Amino acid sequence: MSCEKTLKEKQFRLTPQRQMIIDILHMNSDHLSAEDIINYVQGHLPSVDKSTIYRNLDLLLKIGCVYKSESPDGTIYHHADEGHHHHLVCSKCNRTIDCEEDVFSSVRKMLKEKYGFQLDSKHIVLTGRCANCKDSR
Amino acid sequence: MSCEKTLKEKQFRLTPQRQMIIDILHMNSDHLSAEDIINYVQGHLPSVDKSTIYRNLDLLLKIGCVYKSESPDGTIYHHADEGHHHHLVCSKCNRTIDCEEDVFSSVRKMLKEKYGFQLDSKHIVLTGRCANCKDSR
DNA sequence: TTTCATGCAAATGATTTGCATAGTC
DNA sequence: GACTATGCAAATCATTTGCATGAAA
Repeated sequence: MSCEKTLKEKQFRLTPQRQMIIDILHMNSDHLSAEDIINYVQGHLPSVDKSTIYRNLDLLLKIGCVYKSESPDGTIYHHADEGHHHHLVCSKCNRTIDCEEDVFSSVRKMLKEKYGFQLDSKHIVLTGRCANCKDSR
Repeated sequence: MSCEKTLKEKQFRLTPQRQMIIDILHMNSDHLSAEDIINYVQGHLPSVDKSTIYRNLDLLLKIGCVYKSESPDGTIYHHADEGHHHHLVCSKCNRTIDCEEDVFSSVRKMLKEKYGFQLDSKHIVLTGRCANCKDSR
């Protein structure tokens, strides 16, 4: 369901600032830092304050339109409606590799059976060493 | 290899503050926040400053004695010599569940084959919904 | 003795909050 | 018109840095 609809349903107003935030989250399928979002929104509506953006990201998070996660480079946000964004982050060079869903099917099943834990369907981040950094200290 | 030995080898001094940090990292197999470590160290050596602890955690990180990772509650540290500390974090209630290594064997293999990516052996954090929160929004 | 490590205080950077005003429904 | 959302400025929180002093090797 669209963010716009969800906002209305929950009695929140669809302001231009909110629209702008939703737009960039939609446009950019990759991860966005708060700073990225601030830059984009201020590029279109220069007078928008950071605090408004943080407040709205929190709101969108609360109503489930947005996901947020921690990467080695800080907090990142992405739209909840999009497909999966699984990532492999290299702890040496910080490179981020996109990763397909299929590798997770067995963990998914085992986690559910063993711990009753339902693994995130949209966004998994794993750390380790990429092919280039495999052997270096 | 022990942290103490590694420090000496790399020409760093083994100060009481460093010893204290190493001690608590050893004692506590679970994850520790910077704050936890500060509290412990200051409980024994009250005059130790936060900055000293941050500086030393960075040092121990650099020489590979300590691992650091991001959880929804902030940055956490743990000793590098200990066994694995895999965790399942519930994105609803923030509960953390310890998780065994065995569930990862197939992802580990597939990530290596498909992406040349070597998954962390000691510390994996996955997010999702715990059994209690499974169905709630 | 020489150099590294520490404590202190101040700086930083990201995020949060209080409050009066402006904008949406 | 009522009530929410915003901009602004100041507060907060964790972490970092500069610098003079103190303590390991």
